[in-house]
Amino acid sequence: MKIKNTPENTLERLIIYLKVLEALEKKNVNFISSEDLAKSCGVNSAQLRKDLSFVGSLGTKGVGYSIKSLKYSLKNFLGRAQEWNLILGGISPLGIFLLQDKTLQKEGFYFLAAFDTKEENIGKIYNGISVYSLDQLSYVVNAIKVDIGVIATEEEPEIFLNAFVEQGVKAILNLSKVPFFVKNSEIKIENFSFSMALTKLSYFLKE
Amino acid sequence: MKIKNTPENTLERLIIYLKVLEALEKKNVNFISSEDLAKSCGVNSAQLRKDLSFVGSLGTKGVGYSIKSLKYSLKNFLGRAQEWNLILGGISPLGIFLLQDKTLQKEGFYFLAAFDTKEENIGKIYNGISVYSLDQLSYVVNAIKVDIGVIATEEEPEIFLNAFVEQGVKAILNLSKVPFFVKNSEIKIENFSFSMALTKLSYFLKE
DNA sequence: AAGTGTGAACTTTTTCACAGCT
DNA sequence: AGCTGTGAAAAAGTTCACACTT
Repeated sequence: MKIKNTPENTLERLIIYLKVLEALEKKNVNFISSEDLAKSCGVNSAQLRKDLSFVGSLGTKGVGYSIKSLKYSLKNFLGRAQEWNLILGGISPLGIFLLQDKTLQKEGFYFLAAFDTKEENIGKIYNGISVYSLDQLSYVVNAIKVDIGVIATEEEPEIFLNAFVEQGVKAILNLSKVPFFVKNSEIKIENFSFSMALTKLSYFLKE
Repeated sequence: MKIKNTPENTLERLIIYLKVLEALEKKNVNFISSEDLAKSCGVNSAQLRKDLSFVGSLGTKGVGYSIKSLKYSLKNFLGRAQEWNLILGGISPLGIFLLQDKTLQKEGFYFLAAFDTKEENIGKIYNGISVYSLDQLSYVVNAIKVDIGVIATEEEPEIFLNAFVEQGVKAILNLSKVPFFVKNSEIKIENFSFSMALTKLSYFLKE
């Protein structure tokens, strides 16, 4: 199986399943049926089983799923069995928050360097992570394997986008207000802002 | 027209269109074709026109769209022509960041109160916003119109979820690691975490 | 008996293509 | 001539329902 590649919606749900499984594991649940897990994930059981079929044959007929092993398979499938190196673009309050956040490290996402365009920020250190001038990006990218670039500034975010893309960063989390898109399918951009998330809610409330 | 209600994917794209229009407006662009706007939004022009048709007939045949008036229509449709009152659950670094963020206010999202369960945080004030004990939630909800509850704590986020739902908060932005779902279709929950966003990228990179 | 995995049926979403307005 | 708005066609995603395994 696994001929077709995973649709975006399925991918998003797989991530939800993983998160919910991690929470269940902490409550010492060992086995679960697609019916019960689906309920906790806001989907129906057929959807959940179909989604999981993109990952493999992970359950036991008549029994259900081992939480430990399903979690393991999902982490593997989602690229979360390994660690990833991140760089930050933009010393904003949000950027500083991310550098100091320990929970991302626990999940295998490590900020190794930060970049800014403002002279006064260069050389600062947050949680052991140094802030470099954007000019120094190419040196850093050559010295360490950079997997993901996180853009956390409202002022000229496209400067960081362009620099990251130019230096071969393949995955970008854009947290600025304005979403970006590139034609190059070698590059993946995730756009998120609190404003966009809240707008989904304001639409719902307006009804 | 406007018989069917807007699909989730369309809604998400409409929000993107709005954000991109706001950026274009700043660059003093006045008119744009569906082709050009679509390009900036990472979709094709048929998709864009179909999406906009859920909002209304907003363009001029042979000409394109007025950015000012399209933006106006979208803001209206998305519930962003009005202001919304927010409360925060959880005095975490992320929570404090949100209370202090001025850009949300500029977009019409106002935090009016924050709640925490830890004694030492009660009574603190961030950016003019007071932190109350969660016990006081019902008083606050009775005194002011609360539109959106934002949960920003990793420790027992469900305590805030339950309290918010019980007090009739209809829209919730859950920023904790574990996504929540409720059966009640009167209530809308948006789940977001940096970990989930980064996992989408790790999946892409793993390929 | 219970619950997975999956083709087939159904539903929704996307893309095409063009009539119709400016 | 140019570009929107939209039915109709095509594609994709979801749900059903049941054969099959434990």
